[in-house]
Amino acid sequence: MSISEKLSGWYDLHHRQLPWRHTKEPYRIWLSEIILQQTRVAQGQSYYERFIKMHPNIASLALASEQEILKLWQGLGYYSRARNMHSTAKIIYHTNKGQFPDTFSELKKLKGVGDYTAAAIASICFGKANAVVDGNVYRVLSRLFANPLSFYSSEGKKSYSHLANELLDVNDPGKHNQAMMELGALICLPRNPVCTSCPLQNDCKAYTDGIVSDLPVKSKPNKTRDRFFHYFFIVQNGKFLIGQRKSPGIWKNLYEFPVIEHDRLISYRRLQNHTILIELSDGIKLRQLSKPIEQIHILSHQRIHARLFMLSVIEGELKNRGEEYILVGFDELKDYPVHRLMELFVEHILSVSALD
DNA sequence: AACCCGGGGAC
DNA sequence: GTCCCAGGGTT
Repeated sequence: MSISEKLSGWYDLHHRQLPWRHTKEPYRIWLSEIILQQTRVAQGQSYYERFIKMHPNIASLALASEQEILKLWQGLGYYSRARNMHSTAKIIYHTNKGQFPDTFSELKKLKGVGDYTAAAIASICFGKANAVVDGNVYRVLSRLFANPLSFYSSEGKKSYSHLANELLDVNDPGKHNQAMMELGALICLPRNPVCTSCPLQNDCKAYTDGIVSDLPVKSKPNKTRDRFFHYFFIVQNGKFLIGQRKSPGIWKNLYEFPVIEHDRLISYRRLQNHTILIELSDGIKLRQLSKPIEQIHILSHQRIHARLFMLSVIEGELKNRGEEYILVGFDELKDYPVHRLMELFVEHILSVSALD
């Protein structure tokens, strides 16, 4: 029996039942692939189901606002996925009559669709012979062939793509691709792989050589950067200001309290001269309600030291500030996409005010 | 080639 | 704390 045949037999017996496994609709497969980029199935599944319920087809997605899509994405991270997907949906809907392209090279032209996702859609939806290489497949191939190359080099990418396509079952590439990934997700685990249950144990060079735990070679850990965000909860009669984060970078297009970034954490008094705070207090007088809320927010590439100042308006009236900031209450916040740190802030504020 | 982009769960 | 997840875009 060939490796591909063993894999297929194992997949038939052991694969998980997942919502996107009951369809070959390009829209649904595309959505699932975008959600699952750098995201575990356990984390993404409920998002997928909610998304499909809200937008069952590409027309529905194309006609929605970006704000609504970001709200659906809230908490998943890597928000450019949602922005790119929405942009792509509009293009497909308006210029291609809602029809997905059906080849790898045409799929790759779509925003947010790279080598992996293009191969996944082409093979699963259209039966095209394009092998996928994701983190799972990389790990399986690296061990199966005792390949020491890192996927994070151009040579490595070529090597693993070549190996994956050599192994591909061209009669059912969609199933083969999913079986490779499933093997990586259930058996060929990063740590403590379950080699005794592996259908490819006898074919695995790393297993034979006793070097399974040495492969695949790890990528260099990325340096984390410390950042210092000073937020302002400026409240009057239950309403407060939020603004959309426009700058490229983290949390683009999500909403948050007015913020000043500095190279270190500083006090409210030291922020008085800052342009943003001068503008915010134009025509009104502010006073600190209580001690600021401190929160360290850990991301994979940044450590954000956040300080939330609690400010009440003691003179004048709090109003919208042009396009920059809008005045909302907690009940209206459900319409605005916010990042996890904002959610934590809001939880904290509500828990404190509930004590009053 | 190197860096940027989130959040969470397993260990 | 470290690792890594059905990766892609930008520089």
